[in-house]
Amino acid sequence: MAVAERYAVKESEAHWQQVWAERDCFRATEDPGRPKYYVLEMFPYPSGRIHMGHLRNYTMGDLVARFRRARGFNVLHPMGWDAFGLPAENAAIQRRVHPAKWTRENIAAMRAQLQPMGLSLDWSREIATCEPAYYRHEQKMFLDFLKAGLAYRTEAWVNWDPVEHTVLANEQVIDGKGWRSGAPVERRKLAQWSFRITRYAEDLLRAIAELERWPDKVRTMQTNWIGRSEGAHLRWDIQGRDEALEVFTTRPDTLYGASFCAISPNHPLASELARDNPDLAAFIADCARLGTSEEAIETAEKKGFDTGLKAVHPFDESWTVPIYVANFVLMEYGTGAIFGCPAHDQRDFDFAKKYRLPIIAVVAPRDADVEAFSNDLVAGDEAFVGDGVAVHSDFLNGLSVTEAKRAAIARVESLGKGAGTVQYRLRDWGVSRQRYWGCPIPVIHCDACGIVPVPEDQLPVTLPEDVTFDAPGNPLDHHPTWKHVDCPTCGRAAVRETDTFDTFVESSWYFARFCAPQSDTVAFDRAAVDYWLPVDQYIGGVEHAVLHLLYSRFFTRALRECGYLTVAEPFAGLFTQGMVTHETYQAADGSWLEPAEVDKTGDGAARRLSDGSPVTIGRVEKMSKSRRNTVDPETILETYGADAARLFIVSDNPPDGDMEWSDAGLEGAWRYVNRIWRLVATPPVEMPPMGTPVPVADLDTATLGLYRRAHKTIAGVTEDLERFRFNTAVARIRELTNALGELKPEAPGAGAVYRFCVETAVRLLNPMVPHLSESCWTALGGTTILAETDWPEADPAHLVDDTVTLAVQVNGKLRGQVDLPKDCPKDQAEAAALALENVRAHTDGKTLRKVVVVPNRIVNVVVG
RNA sequence: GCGGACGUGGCGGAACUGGUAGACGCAGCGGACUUAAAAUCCGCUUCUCGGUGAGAGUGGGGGUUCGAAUCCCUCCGUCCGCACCA
Repeated sequence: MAVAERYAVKESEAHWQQVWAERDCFRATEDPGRPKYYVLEMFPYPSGRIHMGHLRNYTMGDLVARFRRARGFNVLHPMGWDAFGLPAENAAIQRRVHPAKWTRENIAAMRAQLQPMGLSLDWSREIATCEPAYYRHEQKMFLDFLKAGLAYRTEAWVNWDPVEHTVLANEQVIDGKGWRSGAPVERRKLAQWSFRITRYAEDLLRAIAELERWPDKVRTMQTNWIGRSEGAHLRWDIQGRDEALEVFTTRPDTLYGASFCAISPNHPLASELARDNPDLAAFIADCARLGTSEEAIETAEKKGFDTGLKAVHPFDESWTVPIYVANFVLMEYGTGAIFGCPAHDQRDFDFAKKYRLPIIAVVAPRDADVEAFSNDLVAGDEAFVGDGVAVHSDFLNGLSVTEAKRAAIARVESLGKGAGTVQYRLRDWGVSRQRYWGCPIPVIHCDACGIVPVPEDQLPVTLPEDVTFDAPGNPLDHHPTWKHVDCPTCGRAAVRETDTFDTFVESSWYFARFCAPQSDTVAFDRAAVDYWLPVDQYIGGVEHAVLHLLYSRFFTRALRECGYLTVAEPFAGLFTQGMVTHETYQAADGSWLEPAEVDKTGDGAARRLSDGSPVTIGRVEKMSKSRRNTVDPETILETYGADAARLFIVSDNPPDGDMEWSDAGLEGAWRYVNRIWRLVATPPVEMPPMGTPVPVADLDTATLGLYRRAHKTIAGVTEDLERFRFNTAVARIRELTNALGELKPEAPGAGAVYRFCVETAVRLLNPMVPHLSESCWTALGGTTILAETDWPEADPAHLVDDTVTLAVQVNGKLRGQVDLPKDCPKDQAEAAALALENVRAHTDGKTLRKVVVVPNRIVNVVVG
């Protein structure tokens, strides 16, 4: 069969996609006899169109999946849709289309857009989280969490948008205002459903150490987010009252430096006192208005209000300090109350200066003269927060900070005034949202029975289809009938919970559902989840470093506690890919231009295509609608095909860094795709049939070198792909194909070596450019298809050369090189180096001090 | 402020446990082929210098070493995360 000289991309890509589909190459089945490998990319939100970030993410995942499959693993590589969320409701409001219809149409459109990428996905496992077949299981999980005490309802402070009548996530509050309504957000206390993630705080933290195949960056972020600190709860009696003030501190060693206590404006004691004290009430209202935005915190002055109450020091009943209400004390952390030690905490220091409170130094720097140490040392502008020795502290004197902490806690405990404790920054996960397009929370509120879980045989609680979005607030709340039900317990009229789950709940377990998505009756087939989990390689954006990735780790533990599965950690390996960026363009009037509107081909400055007016080329930034610097993947795929795009994506730069999308870079990949094809279609030397052994013994030095180079390439590329070094893997393959230009066609065995090199390149390129490599493989005479063919093996005998080139230095400067037999004796290398003319020129007339020989590497001649 | 990552040609980036800095690609320059263009192929491409060679060079300065992009100290800069967390 004649091989076309030009590579027909469209036909090739369509053909192979059809072949893979017909042969069902990528369907995964559990097979305990083979090592499994679960590759997963973070599933997309069905916004309607795929973007470059998707293209990059799925290209990497597909590369890994195809590579592992060829390496003999039983690979699971599924795809689905994170289908609940606010954009669907916005579309309903703006375009009067039902969220379900909008979402399902978007899924269909995006599935069609993904198809030309040639991804090796098992589509039989596709899931969409907005379907009752999916979320019914989530409702069952919630009921199990309720029973296990992992879900509960409580009053919580939330961001409330008074115009939209809904809770907003922190991310949706911009400059203290609702992102859509522009109305100032109120802090409100509302009854909210929460998941008890804090139950696992210690375990989530401890296990981070074992996530060896996670980026350090993400591990650090999760560690900080959980925010463990050791300290003590202390009880300060309040003079004239029965109750005590409970405070949390990490510095019990500084108790003898206490000069005040402070409570949060939201502290119950503050509220109580405010009832009879209009000034305090005004102060608290003032604090509430300040908000919690970054700038507000940055610029806010430390302010306090003296309640007039006195707290009694735990170690000394005759010692009292004033109790303030202070704007910098958070109700959400610790007990909402602190004791202030101004000498050793900067914030307390500033506060004490402002309100003229005593500043008592109780920790002396190690190099200070303890006897002479006085308040002078902290009388400047800064508190002393370093390590040191306790002073002016009675029984603690002379102890280090660590020892003093321990001793102070022991004393506090023996006095019954508190206890050592561990405090976390992590809070429980509030999952209630006052929205329609989410999973209904399956409980019923009954006046007589309280909160009644929906009986399991009545699941799923499905969303009503007939909803309207013309009134602000939650459509479920406005629905005429949906929420009105009889109480399952007493039978009297009751109402459904109208809150729905945060969409992060769905994404907290989808990876497990992929293991066995077929069942209606159970969430997971136990054997299937136990076989596939954990995910061996998870790939996605770093923006989920804390939220999704922490929620999923919690959820997996909770599911384990409820008997759903066996593992605790969902993702054994994590890779966070960088963003896709692009140059930005601005017209003379400052408006942003799309790349397609700009002509950069002419010499000199860029011009606008429409009228030739000058264009300013701006910074390279993340692709975004506001900068208009986006490139549509669909156009790219239509013009160049999937393989060129995939090749560009993996070869341009390391996958964890940001990549700059450029036409020139894509063109370069496109040229290489065609070049590979030409290597196959128009070889410069006649190739023997596939399978003909390479006559190694007959090869001359240069041809043997080329043959060995192919083996080295196999070894190098394999190693690179294992370690996510896609860019250097491609570079190695390019080096091999570049070296083919040096082949002498008349040399013995040239045809066989050429064939071997080309076959090797084609097989190694398969994970990156699957269609092209299949076409090449067939054209080369291959009768298998590469998607089902094993990865090439490097012959260890050909990975090392008989001779090596050593660099020769004189006093550390390169002066030449010598070719020597591998592992030759040091004196031979030394002699060869000293014999070099250029070495002589630099050593003549000087004293030879020594010669350093690093075998097979370098000879350094030291003269003086 | 706290925590983390990083700084290499015009650009993206290579460089194993310290051992020939700049692989591979993009852009650029020159040549071949062509009536011409595109495509392709070949060559050059860190800077400086009278150039078959030498000097400088991996953000700046210092140090360890026969030898440093790599290790140590210090300064500068960029990016990211958290941010009144007691």
